[in-house]
Amino acid sequence: MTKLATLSPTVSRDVCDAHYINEKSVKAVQKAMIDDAVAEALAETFKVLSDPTRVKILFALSKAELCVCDLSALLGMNDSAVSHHLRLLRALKLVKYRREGRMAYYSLDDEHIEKLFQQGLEHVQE
Amino acid sequence: MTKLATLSPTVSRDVCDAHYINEKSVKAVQKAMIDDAVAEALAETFKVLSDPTRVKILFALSKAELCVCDLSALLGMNDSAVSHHLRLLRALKLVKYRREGRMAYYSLDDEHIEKLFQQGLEHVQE
DNA sequence: TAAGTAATTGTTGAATCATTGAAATTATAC
DNA sequence: GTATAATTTCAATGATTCAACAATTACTTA
Repeated sequence: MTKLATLSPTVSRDVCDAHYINEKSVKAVQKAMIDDAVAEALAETFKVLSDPTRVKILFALSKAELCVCDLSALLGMNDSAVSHHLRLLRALKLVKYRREGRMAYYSLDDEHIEKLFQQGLEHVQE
Repeated sequence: MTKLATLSPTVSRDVCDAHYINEKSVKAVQKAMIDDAVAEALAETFKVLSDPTRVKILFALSKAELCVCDLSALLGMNDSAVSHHLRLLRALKLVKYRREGRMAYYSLDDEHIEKLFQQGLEHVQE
């Protein structure tokens, strides 16, 4: 396959010299292509979902609102570990929490997340 | 938080000694909890989705059926690299392909995948 | 059958990272 | 003030990951 330049704008023409076959489709997709920032953000989100412990946390929260110590008991890990995972999930807006006294009650951020999760679950289970 | 045993069934009682608060919810969730194999499979699937290049590949394939060299041109990488990514996507049944002569035309495995991907995209863009 | 092209695969190396637990810290309740 | 829930800092460990190069397969056509 032809080498493709990625270094400078002055050689970007090389990209067009590439041996691609379906010129029309490629051009069309190229025009619609998501930008790097979005691709990275999406990848980040999926990365947070790519750990079995966090998967279980999300599953649990899809069933009930739970506090950190509930999750600790459920998963058989200490609070610290669970809290670390929750921080990641929070950062990507996959879960939200509400404080009640010294307890933090976690739940899925919205039904959007629930759907995303459910969609993935259906995929692996079919 | 109380230490939770994970080693042997004979000490599994410790789990029940844990300081969890919402006994009913925890018990209910525990009963419905997905098994480790499913959690791991789901995590695996999300892991494959957690790379910007593969995100772009999926986006491209959601717009058009493309062969490897099309994708190479589109992404500015060589065939080998693209093929490696496609292998992962194939392994998790996220994409499928059809051979035509020496070319391999790739597309999303089903609309299921499209939805999953779209769902994620909406999440990061909102 | 030989040459050329599309695609896949094996391997490697460097870099990065990710999960976890212990201990320290914050914040709340009593 | 003390105990508890949760978070954070820090460290260690081990594992992973991506891209690049080379070799190979499979198909087409000259």
